[in-house]
Amino acid sequence: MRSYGQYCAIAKALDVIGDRWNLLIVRELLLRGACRYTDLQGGLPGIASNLLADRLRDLERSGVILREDAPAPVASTVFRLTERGRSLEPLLRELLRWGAPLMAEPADGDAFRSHWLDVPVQEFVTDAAPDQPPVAIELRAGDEPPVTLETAAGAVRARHGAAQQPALVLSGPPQALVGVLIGGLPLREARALGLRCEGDVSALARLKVAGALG
Amino acid sequence: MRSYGQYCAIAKALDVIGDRWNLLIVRELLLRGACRYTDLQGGLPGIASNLLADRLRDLERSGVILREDAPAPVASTVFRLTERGRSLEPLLRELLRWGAPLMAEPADGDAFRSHWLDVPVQEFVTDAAPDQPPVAIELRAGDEPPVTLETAAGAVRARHGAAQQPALVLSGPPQALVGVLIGGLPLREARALGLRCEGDVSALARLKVAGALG
DNA sequence: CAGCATCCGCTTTGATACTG
DNA sequence: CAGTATCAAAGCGGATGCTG
Repeated sequence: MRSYGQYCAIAKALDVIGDRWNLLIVRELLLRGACRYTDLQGGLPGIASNLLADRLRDLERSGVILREDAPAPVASTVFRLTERGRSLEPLLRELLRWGAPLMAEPADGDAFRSHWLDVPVQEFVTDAAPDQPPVAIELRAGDEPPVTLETAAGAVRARHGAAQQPALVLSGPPQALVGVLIGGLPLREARALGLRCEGDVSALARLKVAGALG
Repeated sequence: MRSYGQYCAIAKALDVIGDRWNLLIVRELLLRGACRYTDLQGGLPGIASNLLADRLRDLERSGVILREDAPAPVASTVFRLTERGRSLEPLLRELLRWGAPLMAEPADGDAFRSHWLDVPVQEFVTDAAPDQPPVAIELRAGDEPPVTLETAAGAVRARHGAAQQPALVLSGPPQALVGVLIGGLPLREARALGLRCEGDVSALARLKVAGALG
C-alpha cells in the first residue's frame, strides 16, 4: 500500500498493517502460533500465492513477523509474530467485536476454518453454571476438523480435536453453529439451517452468550 | 473492496471498514463531528475526489455514516457517524496506540492537520502537577491553525484556537511539536528540528508523556 | 462554491501455472 | 514446501468538467 502521507498515528499504523490481507495474516499467526507458508495458505482461503509471499516480505520488513528456518528434523521455514506483532492482539479483538454482528447475516459460499472459533468463543461465551461439573461439547462445522468446547472456571475454552466424552455433539454448516454460539440464534432456527445435535441437548444451556451480541 | 469471503468476524469487519481511506474518514468524523464534503477533503489530504464520494456512499450503505441535508441557513449536505460508526472509536484508539511509535520516524513531506492532535494528546499526555494552577500552552504547527493545551483535573485537553493567556507558545514543524508531546523527544533535539518557544519554558514540565511511548 | 462524475495512466490484486 | 512468473481485471490517484 502506498503511504497515506499523513503525519498521524492512525494513518501511520494503516500504512503498515492496512494493506489487504495483512491483518488476516496476523490473525492466523495469533490463533495458531508459528506457521509454515502452506499453513497460512490453508488458513487464508482466497489469498493468491504471490500476494501471500509479498505480504510476508512486507510484514517482515516492518518488524511485525519474522521468518525462521526451522531446525533439522522439520527443515522448513516458519513464520511467527514478533513482540510488536503480538501487540496487535487488542486491535484484532476490537475488530472482532465490531464485526461480530455481521456474522448474523447470511454468508453463503463463505469459507470457514474451525480454528477461527478459538478467540470468538473465549470472547463471547461464558459458562452459565460454573458450579456444575465441567462439560465438553464437540463441534463439527462443515467438513472442518472438530473443535471441543470445555467449560472451565466459569469460562469456555475452545480446543482443537475431538472430545473424549462429549456431552453433546453439534454438527452442521458453520452458520448454524456460530449462530447458536455467538449470534444468539434460537435452536429451532439453527435446526432449520441444518444444525444436528447428538447427546444431551440441555448441555447447551451451559453456554451463555455475552458481549455486544443478542 | 471485494469481500474476503471468509465466515470470520474479523474478515467481515474488514469487508466493511478495511477499504483504503475508510477508517480515516471515520477518524475525521470522530474528531470533528458532522462534516461537509469539503471539510472531509480538507482533513484527508491526498484523497481523490471520486474516491471520497465512493467511500461515503459505501459507508452510508453499510450503516457507518449518514448523510443529512442541513437546515435552511447552511443549505449544505453534512455527513455524520451513526451509533454503529461511533462504536469504531475503541478500534481507532487501538490503531492510534499501535501507530504512535511510528511517529518518531522522520516524516518529511507528510501532510499535517492540527486537529489530528486532539485524541493523541488526551491519550498520552497527563498533567504532571495537578495541584498547581492550570496552565495553557499554545501550539502552532506549521501553517495550521493554533491548538491550545489546557491542564484540567490532572488531564490535558486539546482545544482548537489560540489561548487567551498562554504560559508558553510552541511553534515549529509538526514533527518537532509532536516529538516533544508524544514521542518524548528531548527539548534540545526538538529545537534542532525547528521548535521555537516563547514564554515560560518550564510550563512544559507540566506535560507528562504516558502510554506505550518513551 | 459544494458535491460530485468522467476520463486516463498507473499500480495493485487475483487466478493460475510453473519451479527449485 | 515455498515460493516465482505471467497476465487480465480491478482499484487508485490526479486532473478536469459538470451541475445546482
